[in-house]
Amino acid sequence: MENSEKPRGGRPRAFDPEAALDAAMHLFWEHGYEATSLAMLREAMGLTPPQIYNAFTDKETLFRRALARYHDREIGFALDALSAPVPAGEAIRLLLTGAAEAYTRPDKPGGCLFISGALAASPQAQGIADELKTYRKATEAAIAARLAKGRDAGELPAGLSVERFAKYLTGVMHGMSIQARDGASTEDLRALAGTALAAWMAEMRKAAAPKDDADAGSAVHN
Amino acid sequence: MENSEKPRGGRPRAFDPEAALDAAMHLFWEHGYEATSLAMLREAMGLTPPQIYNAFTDKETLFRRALARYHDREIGFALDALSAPVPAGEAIRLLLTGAAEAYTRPDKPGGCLFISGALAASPQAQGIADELKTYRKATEAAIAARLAKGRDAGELPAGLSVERFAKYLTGVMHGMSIQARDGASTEDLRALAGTALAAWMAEMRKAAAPKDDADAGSAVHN
DNA sequence: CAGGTTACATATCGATTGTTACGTTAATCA
DNA sequence: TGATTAACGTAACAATCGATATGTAACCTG
Repeated sequence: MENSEKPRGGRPRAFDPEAALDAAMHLFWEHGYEATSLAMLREAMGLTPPQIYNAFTDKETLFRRALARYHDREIGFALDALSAPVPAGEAIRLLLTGAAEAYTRPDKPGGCLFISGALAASPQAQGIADELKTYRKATEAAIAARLAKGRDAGELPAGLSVERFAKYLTGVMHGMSIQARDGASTEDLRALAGTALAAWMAEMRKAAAPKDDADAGSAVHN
Repeated sequence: MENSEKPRGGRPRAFDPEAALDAAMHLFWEHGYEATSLAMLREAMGLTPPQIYNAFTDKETLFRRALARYHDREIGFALDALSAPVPAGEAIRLLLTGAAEAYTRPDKPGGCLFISGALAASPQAQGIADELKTYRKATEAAIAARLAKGRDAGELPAGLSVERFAKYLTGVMHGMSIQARDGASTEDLRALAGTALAAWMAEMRKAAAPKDDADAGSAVHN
């Protein structure tokens, strides 16, 4: 792909595009796509409007660039966890504990940009909302793929419903993101992840002993 | 409190305020607070700006009224579940399965207004974001209270960390809300709730046998 | 040094945001 | 019936939104 090559001469940039993009990313992360105005971006990036538009085309493109940067620089823990050379259960544990840390980093907005960026949007910004949904679905698919791999490797029960558990684990991560926004600490989220993992193992045992599966409540009634 | 009494004469309203509020609530539910413009509200409510402002003061007040209405008319399942004359475990099961249905009702926006309404907001709308957070925290507190009641009644282990499990269960509900926004079906969410409940029970057993508690991963390693 | 190219700074664009005067119409109260 | 009260419809308000037109300054190539 293209990178940071300048095709030919001309006046050089008076600012660092990566630093500016970083500032924009944090602002979008904090306030979401639509609620972040150009005036706010202008001040945070320390640039004039023409500088922003010359370097990033328009607000939507700037946001998409910020999403890509966020994916590359802020949530590497996810792919690292899912591709780590460890058993599937350990990979999931790394994923959730990694999220607990990533969602509560000091000097960073709480939660995940893919969720805070635009959960709800105006009609003209629904393309942005859809892109964020695509990122979230990609995470879910990556988890499902890792579970399937673990199942095929014999680490997980053969009859495991990967889609179902991927949806559960993704949902837990989404919940952690919102709890982080609401002020939960890293330890809070780690405890939440621990409980979620206990669930996963409990259902694992249940799937190993093939009874009825999609039942939600017959075993509670304490 | 005040209700629908008209203090004195004057020209009567030409529209039904409750129906108008209902239309506004659904619009806010779908697009969130800031992304819902007055033009959209005007069309959905079938009113002119002065009609809206005369009846609801301003956009912020209208949104707060919509929140109250949402609380009263759309998520009664939560208080019903938590106040039902059943054991604590069954109450939690009712809560999660109720959420699975409420977040995926046909002809309603997906998920929960308290989450979609304003997860991220501009600086001038942070009062709104805080109010939504207050609603979410109230849910968490209500769950914690129900767990504490169950613990005191001997239905749950004596050493139970109610705050921790309330945070977990609230987080699961938040995750369900986002999964609903991303297109999950009622059955998807019910399965998610079932897995979450299994976790809850697994940790319950763990708490009953007092070992180390706040550990997230020592038992995985499958 | 001349020509070409690119980014700079200043100022402002049209559109849309939430909100409100203003004069009229329809009800109740004396 | 006349006075009072409140909601009506029309039109427009100031402020902010995202985005640009314009002329100048700074670099590379020849």
